[in-house]
Amino acid sequence: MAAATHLDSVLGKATAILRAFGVDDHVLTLAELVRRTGLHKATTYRLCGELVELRLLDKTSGGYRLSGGLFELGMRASAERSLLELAVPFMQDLYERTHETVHLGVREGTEVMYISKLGGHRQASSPSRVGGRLPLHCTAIGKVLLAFAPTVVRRSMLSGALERRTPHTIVRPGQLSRSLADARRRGVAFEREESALGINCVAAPIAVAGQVVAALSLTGPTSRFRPEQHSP
Amino acid sequence: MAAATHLDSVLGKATAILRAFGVDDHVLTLAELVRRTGLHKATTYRLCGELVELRLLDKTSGGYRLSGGLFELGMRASAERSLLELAVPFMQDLYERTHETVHLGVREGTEVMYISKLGGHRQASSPSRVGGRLPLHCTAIGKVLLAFAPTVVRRSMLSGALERRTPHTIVRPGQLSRSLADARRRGVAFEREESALGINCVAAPIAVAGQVVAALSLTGPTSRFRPEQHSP
DNA sequence: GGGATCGTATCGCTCAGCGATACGATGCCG
DNA sequence: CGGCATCGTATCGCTGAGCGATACGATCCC
Repeated sequence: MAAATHLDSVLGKATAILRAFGVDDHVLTLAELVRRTGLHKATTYRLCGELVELRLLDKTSGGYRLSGGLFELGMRASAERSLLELAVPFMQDLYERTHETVHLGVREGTEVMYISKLGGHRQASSPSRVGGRLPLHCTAIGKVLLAFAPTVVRRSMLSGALERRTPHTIVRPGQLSRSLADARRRGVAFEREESALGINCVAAPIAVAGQVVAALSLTGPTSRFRPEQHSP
Repeated sequence: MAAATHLDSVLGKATAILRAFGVDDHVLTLAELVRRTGLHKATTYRLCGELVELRLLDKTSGGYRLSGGLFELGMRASAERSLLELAVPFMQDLYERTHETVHLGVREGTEVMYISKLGGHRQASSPSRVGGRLPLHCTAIGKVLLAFAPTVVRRSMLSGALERRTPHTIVRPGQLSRSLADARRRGVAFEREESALGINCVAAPIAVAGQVVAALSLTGPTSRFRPEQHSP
């Protein structure tokens, strides 16, 4: 989450506390929140107390956790909500046909943010998390979003350093550029162990009113998943 | 959302603004936010500006909407996240077998809060919304949660006025009490047009470590859905 | 036993936040 | 057309909400 760090206001400090919780965290102690935010202990303690009263945090015996009140607010974000309403039936269809993990994601700057993930009991161990992010260039869903993003976004990404996550990650701008051009031409993008070892993906864009607003992907383990068999 | 209204602090005011957005709202104007919160116009304007900077609100041409930053935070609420991880594969199974709408919900006081909803292209028109709430007594999922809730919760609900939502809503405490006892004995509860006309539901509890923590339900239109056919 | 760390609480200080106010733009109605 | 209502944006003097330095008891470890 790339929002500016405002530690000079109440709202900024409170937001820093809420954002100190990562996608895999459960409970954080007051001391850990202090370490992660850099706020003073007494300030953190006071704000946490108020956030608990406001049902944005829960206080448990082991520390604090993000509360259901925040889940409710998050589910009211209309852009994400509308996308889910539109996409979940299709995601369900896709899952039913393949029994592999289906993702819905949107572009946020230079990252894909996952809106939904439908896998079954035998999910491939993908690093994705609903509400989490991954760099655009190393996932199929990210690449298809990047392929159909405005030129300035692509140019910016291609001119910066591309993070390597596995030995297979595309980090050479020329190679990525060709891959994106291919994705644009075919309307589909692939990933072969570029974000994590052991998984392949195929992804396609979702357009609304002629604009690509999101993408769907299918992810499976390399042992049994052939992404080319799933493209149109 | 039954959190206390603290309008005497920055956090309280900002939370009031965020909570002014209902489950079906898209964009709200500054003036509408002022009306819904009762805050002063200049205060609302200032706080909205700051919430936008912090990516908790988005500013669009028509007004403000809850942002993706809030969606991300909401998805990090660990209790809800853990429940989703556990339940979504089973929800998918159920959807695949029935092609009717599947819900996951938890009890929040005297209401069910919906955590997830999986439906297809021909969903029955249920009033449920992810992140939304309905009274416990008039939905199958709510009744099963109430049936397995602590006695004090049941007693409290049965001693108050039960809201009527349709001509079929159970509003007589004696009738509801019998229905709940039945649900406890059978481990399943039904709804027949009690929350909305035209839909039937069947629901069952989800227990973790011997405690009922959530419930799953199946919802379909009265025209084609026989809830008894779907119970264990 | 001493030190480190934790969570909880207090209090004097001060500036962040407030709301009263102002202004230009827009829309509506007589 | 003019007056009024409403809207969104901005300013500024005032003050109390928020801050952080500090204190304390509890727990753990060496």
